[in-house]
Parts: sequence; C-alpha cells; structure tokens
Amino acid sequence: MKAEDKKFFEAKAAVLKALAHPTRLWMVEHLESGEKCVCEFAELIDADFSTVSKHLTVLKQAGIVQDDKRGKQVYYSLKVPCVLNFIHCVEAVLSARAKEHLSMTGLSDRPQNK
Amino acid sequence: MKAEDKKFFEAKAAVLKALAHPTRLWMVEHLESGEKCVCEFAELIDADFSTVSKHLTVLKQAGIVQDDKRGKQVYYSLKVPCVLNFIHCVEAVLSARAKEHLSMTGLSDRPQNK
DNA sequence: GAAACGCTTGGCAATATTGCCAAGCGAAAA
DNA sequence: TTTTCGCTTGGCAATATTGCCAAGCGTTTC
Repeated sequence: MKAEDKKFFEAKAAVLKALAHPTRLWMVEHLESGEKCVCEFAELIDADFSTVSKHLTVLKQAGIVQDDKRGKQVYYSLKVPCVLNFIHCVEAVLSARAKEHLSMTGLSDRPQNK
Repeated sequence: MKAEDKKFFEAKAAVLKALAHPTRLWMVEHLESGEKCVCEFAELIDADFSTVSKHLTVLKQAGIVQDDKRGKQVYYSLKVPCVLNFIHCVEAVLSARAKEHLSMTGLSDRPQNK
C-alpha cells in the first residue's frame, strides 16, 4: 500500500470511527429531522452534559455535523446527509446476520436443499 | 432512549466499528474485486500474519465478510456489498471537509459573496 | 508417518477511547 | 456589574483496541 493511499484510508477510517459509537450514531439519526441544540440531546439521553458535548465535538471534527451558535444555544445539524443512507446498509448487515443466526439455531423456516 | 433501541444502536455501532480501521477498510474495498485469501492480504500490507487474520475475524464477526476454507487456503469475500456504496459517502465527507479547509486557509478559488 | 503450509488463537504491553467531575468561558438576563 | 445559562475543556481512572511474538491446529505434500 502506498503511503498516500495509507493516509486516505486513515482519513476514511477516522470518519467511520466517529460514527462507530451508539450515542453518536443515535445523535446523527436524530439530526435527520433537523438541527438540535446540545440541551435537547442531553435531555433525551441519560448522560452528563460534558459527555454529550464531547460526542458532538467528535462528530464535528469528523466533518459529519456542523454547529451554529445562536444566542445562548449551540445548534448542531447534519452536514453530509448521505450518512443516513449508509446507516441503512448497516441495518442490512444486521438483518443478514440475524437471518443466518436463526437458521443456525434451527428456528427458521428456511427451505431445505432437499 | 428505550432499552430496545439502545441495543439496536449498539449493534449498528458495532458494525461501523468493525469498518473503522484503516486496514480493515482497505481489506473491504479490496474485496470489491472478488474473494481473496489471507495470504494475499498479508502480502499486500506490511503486517504480521496474525494481525491480518485478526482483522478478518473482526469483519467476519460483524457480518461484513464471510470465509470459505478450500484446500490449504481460507478465502474471504464480501457478504454485504452495500458497504462499498457507503464508503463513497465517507469520501464525500472528506471532500466536503477538504474544500472547507482550503477556504479557511485562503488557498481556494471559492466565489466570494460579493 | 513427518514435515511444510496456511491460518488462527493466546498472551501481553502499548495505545486509544470513554464518561464522569470540576472548572472555565462567553452571551444574555437581572 | 453580577449572576445565570448553555456549553466546552481539563483531568483522570476505567475500559477497549491494536499488533507483535509464540504456540497451536487442520490440510496437504513429501
């Protein structure tokens, strides 16, 4: 792998890493319906204010969300909406896995090859 | 957030986490052109055989790839090809970020709002 | 059978991530 | 100006990830 390519893969992995956390993923999906302030997130999940803020910072650094300070509040919004599409793909991975797991445990009604 | 939802987000985050590593991302993209054996990966990147094997195990556990042992070799292939689409979205995040960075450093030829 | 091959697993030290508490900080309200 | 509000940052301990070496294990070749 060339050094240049390596950098590219590191950059892409960093974006994915930002999304690879339950809370952050939840935040991103939540932003589908429009911008939210930090306090809204803090209210909805049971976590310290600082924790929420740090998660949002991670998403911001990754370039996934953007912030906008208006008055007392800071509003976060999705910067690259296509991330939502690909979360659907992740769900496809999960359902493929679930189906397989069912067939392994013999709980499925899978068709037998004779 | 409901406990059931929480589980769901944890599961999705786990899939993303599996992809969130430069080497594993590289492997997944490399599998676009068809199945590869462990030795091919080990040869292409400069890493221990065991390291390669462990990365592939992570991808397998996540349900992203599948393995097939034939003769001496184990062949890995993509199980859910849609992951490739969403890597393109990650690249969109990167290019959005790059563009912005250019404009911040004044190196761009961005159109000025007057 | 013995040796070689291709790969996986155990173990472990180095490193990174996470989430809480406490402290800081700018804008707005008093 | 002082206080409050909304949020960010520093610090830190608990936890997870990473990648190497060494050892194990099933096939195939000799």
